[in-house]
Amino acid sequence: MRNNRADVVAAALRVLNEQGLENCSMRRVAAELDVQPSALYHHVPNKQTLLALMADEIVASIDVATADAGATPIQGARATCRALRDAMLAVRDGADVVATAAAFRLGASVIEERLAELVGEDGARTLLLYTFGQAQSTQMHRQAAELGALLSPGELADPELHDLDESFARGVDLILAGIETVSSN
Amino acid sequence: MRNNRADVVAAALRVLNEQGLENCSMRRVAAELDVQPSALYHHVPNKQTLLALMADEIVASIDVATADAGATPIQGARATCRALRDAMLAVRDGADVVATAAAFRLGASVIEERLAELVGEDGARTLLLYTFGQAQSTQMHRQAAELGALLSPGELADPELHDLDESFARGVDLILAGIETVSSN
DNA sequence: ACCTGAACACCGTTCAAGT
DNA sequence: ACCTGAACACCGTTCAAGT
Repeated sequence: MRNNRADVVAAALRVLNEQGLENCSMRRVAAELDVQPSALYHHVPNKQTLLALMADEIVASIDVATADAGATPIQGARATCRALRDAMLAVRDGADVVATAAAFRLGASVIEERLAELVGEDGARTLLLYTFGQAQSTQMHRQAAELGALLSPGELADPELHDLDESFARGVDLILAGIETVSSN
Repeated sequence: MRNNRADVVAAALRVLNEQGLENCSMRRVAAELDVQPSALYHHVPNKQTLLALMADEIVASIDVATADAGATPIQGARATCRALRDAMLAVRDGADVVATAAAFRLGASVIEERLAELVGEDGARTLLLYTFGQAQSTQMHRQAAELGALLSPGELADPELHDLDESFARGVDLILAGIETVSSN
């Protein structure tokens, strides 16, 4: 019944997904494992590190081969951004978790390197920062919509929500168009 | 000696600037005003609202005429993004505060409307989300650099720090190039 | 190595009561 | 209208002690 680091990260992701980031406390993660809060510090030095490990886990679900999809580098970059966004949106408050942890070591992630190979460093950073921000914004709107649905259950779903996916696609295409223009000088 | 809402927001911004977002608690803001924590709730319904008011204050420092600077809409948009970033970077953790509050009501801010007039809705959103993310990333690197400077005072300043300003300029130009390309179809 | 139990120094928020 | 005082239900983290 004794736990290791992977157990702690997995439990933390469960709590995150069920209760959201603001309720994802060390104490609740400990409770999820039926353990005292202090026991967590045997596996992880602090909460910040635990969040970074959770972010790694969320991003790790992305297939590395995604970047090679499509004939052109531009198509590969587009697919990578979409996969990154999907991975973050797949878990509650995932965008916040990944963005905070990733911004910390921007320039050091595998996915940024992959993107940089396709569209250059500037393009990669621009795409990444936009993707993080757009995903955070999407998730915020979704949870606001859920709250609204709870308050007035008769209402139809916010039509803007479908738009956010398309808005993301257009934003990425805008940046990719800029990358093509600038690199063909 | 009695306070009003503006006093509370001003005190909160002082605490933010001196102690950072993670130490900007309702209790410390109250202490800054020599008042009990519960007194704040006479001026503000909760912390989230206070943070939104702080964000408004930070953004309000931007001159609205900035958007009209330069001959072309593209130049106006570039100037607006730079002004927004400068405003956020001017106060400690300002980017986090503004980004969180602004993402909440993206589509409702004056500055987004202004940008939308210049480069269209998609362009405005893309520029804004990128600007938020880049500013957050810049501020994160800066405080990491400060921490590093504290730990090893002999070191020179991180050379990457100067690059962040130029990296931002290149990112914005990339997006603007994309906007020009797409809109001239 | 992994965990318990107890403690320390904090949080945001509510509410009756004062002036 | 604005504030105090006290309370409630929480936090992250440390540390001696157990097995």
